[in-house]
Amino acid sequence: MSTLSTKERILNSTENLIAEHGFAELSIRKISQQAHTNLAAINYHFGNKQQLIDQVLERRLNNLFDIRKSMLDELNQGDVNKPCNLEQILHAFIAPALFMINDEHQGGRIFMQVLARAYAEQSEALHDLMKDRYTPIIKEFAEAIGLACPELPRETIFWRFHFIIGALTYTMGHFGATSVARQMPEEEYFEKSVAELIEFAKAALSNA
Amino acid sequence: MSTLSTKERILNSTENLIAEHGFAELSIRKISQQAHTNLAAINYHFGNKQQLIDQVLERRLNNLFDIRKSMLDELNQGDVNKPCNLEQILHAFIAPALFMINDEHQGGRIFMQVLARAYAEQSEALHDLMKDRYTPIIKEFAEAIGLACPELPRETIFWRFHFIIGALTYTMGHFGATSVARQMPEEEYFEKSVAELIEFAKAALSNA
DNA sequence: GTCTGATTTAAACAGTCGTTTGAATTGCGT
DNA sequence: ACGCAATTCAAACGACTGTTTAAATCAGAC
Repeated sequence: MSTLSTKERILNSTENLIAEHGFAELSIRKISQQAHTNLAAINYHFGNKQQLIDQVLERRLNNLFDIRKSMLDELNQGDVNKPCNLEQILHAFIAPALFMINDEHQGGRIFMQVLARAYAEQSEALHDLMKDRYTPIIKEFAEAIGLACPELPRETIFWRFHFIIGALTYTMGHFGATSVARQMPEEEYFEKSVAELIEFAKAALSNA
Repeated sequence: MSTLSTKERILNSTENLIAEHGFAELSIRKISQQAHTNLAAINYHFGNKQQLIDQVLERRLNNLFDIRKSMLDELNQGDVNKPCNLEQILHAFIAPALFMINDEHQGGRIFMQVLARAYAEQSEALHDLMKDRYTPIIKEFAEAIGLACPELPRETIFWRFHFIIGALTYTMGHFGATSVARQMPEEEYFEKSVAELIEFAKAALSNA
């Protein structure tokens, strides 16, 4: 029925079910059913339910932060002390989330809802991933923003970047439920969102 | 054990359990246990589990938006067409969320985590409440901001206000988990957060 | 073809879930 | 003090939960 491996089908089904019905209604029986496999296959491949959820988060987050990191590296051009253009830095942080959302084939759109829910649930696995793998990258972005906005105190940078991440997470998790009137194709709407978000972040970082 | 009514104890326990362990682990058995009452009391007082959750959200959200609305009305002084100070408008929207958080007695602190989770779960009850009761108030705030920021297009106002709500929701749901270094009393930290959030929102609305 | 390890499967395990039932208990107006 | 309604309670319902077991099936190496 599908060219994907059982493991991949399980990961995809889990992602789908979390995005559609949330963590509260997630059961490994529904997962195995949607993945066209057996109950025990989940425990065989992932150990238990929690480790499966962890891997769902890890798979896409690793990809997202890898892209962010490489885009930032490209801006830095080897010299992390050279100030970059603020808009480009924000683009490197915000746009990859859009790309994920817009890539129907990879199912990234669904994942951003999963991510928003995992954030809200304050998932322990997500917290660990954040601490060990992603916080360093976020710090790099904060440093770059600091160089691009020399007039803002370091502490202010951190606060506002934190708020920007909040706005991004919230927005990405609520695509399709925004109250902003929308009479355009979905793809166009995604790009509009990111453009507005970048303008918003730029403005928020341009005043003392 | 307590001077509160059974109904109130159930509401409070539900709020606590959602905030602590999320919707996924929420069961009416744990609720009734923590509320020192019987299983069936929940169905007796609230019909079923979902209606109980709905009332948990409604109780505090009504209160929150009532305060926001009355603070905005006070600023308008009867004339909704007179431009107000932007900072005061933002304060009227953001600060009540802080007051709730900081009011230990009312348990509002816990509720903001519940709210963040309900947002992420895209709760149907919350969506209905939003549409019918709260969106009009949010629109009033957007109008007031529009008058205070005549140089910004109407559409831009809506986008940025939406992002600000995202930053607020995200931040309120993650108190205690922020990466910003914090070596101050909790109450002071709350006020600091709101001050930074207002400054952030002001900056975001001050550039075209 | 045969052996071997990886994978899939059905079945059962012990719990927990939300909800319902009907009896026991309480509080209150009279 | 009685009676009625509101409330609380223990018990049971059937359905669903995550996990484990051991047998069945598969694939690839020799």
